[in-house]
Amino acid sequence: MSEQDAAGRIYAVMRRLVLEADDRKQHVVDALGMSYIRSRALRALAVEPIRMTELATRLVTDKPYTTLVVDDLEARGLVVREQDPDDRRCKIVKITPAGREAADTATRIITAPPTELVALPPEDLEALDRILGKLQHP
Amino acid sequence: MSEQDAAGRIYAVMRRLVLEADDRKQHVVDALGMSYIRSRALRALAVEPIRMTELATRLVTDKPYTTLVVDDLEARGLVVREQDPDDRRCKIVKITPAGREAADTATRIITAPPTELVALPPEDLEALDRILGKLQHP
DNA sequence: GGAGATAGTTGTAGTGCTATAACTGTTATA
DNA sequence: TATAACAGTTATAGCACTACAACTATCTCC
Repeated sequence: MSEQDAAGRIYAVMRRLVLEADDRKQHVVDALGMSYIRSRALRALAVEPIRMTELATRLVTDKPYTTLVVDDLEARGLVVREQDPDDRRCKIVKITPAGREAADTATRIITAPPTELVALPPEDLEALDRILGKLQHP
Repeated sequence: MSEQDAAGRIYAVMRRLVLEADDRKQHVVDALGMSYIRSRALRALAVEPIRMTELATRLVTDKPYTTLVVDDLEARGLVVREQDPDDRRCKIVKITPAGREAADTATRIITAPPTELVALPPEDLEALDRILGKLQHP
């Protein structure tokens, strides 16, 4: 029984558990009534206010499209743009209370562990937690 | 230390390991020189020949778009359409040897466990294999 | 001070995919 | 037999997002 085989099986289970998350994406889209990248923008901004260029980087998209996304979120009252006092070229995008609420909803949907995982016995969960906790953070 | 917390942490690690798979999608797209759904179609057909309608169902897309995808794959010599002998309305789509090769490439890319997982000690891998093997297949 | 780089906006074009309609040929069922 | 349903194709429109160009205002650095 090779470790490569075991790792392959382990990874297959993980992929199943997470990729059923595809309908979590759709769930987020439905719950928030916006495209998924907009929810990702909200979640990024819920962490801290950032510049437009930094937001584009975090969303792995380009500046013009980021402008479009933020325009829409601002129109929905979920974010505000403010002038950066340190550099007059720059805008800081901040999340509003309503935006934070939406971001929290999205986060809850995305991060909820599958019921079959939660249903594992405590000693199994403890072992998984311990082992997976060893993995490197890249 | 609640089980819900442990499950949340466990799931977060899984999500990280799998969602870095987003660049696996891109890797597949680059390696095969086609859109991702085309690679998914090839992988479905590599299992067994199926009807167009069944293929659309498996791809979770609609019949007109499935026609477009299969048209392209057929033009590339990766699949062939044949008349279903049991029902003259139906076509069976079969993969060609070249298509099978492309599907195998995609599968290899997608299913390869992350190196940090493979690098875990054997007893940890065995434990993960055993525990995750208990999860229900939905 | 001036040249070059950067921030964010405005604009255009294209791709992948969803959604829908309509059609011809075929099958199933009342 | 007639009607309804189904298979697959052709066609159209729209959305989300990528990619790129160009612009004005501002900043950095030689």
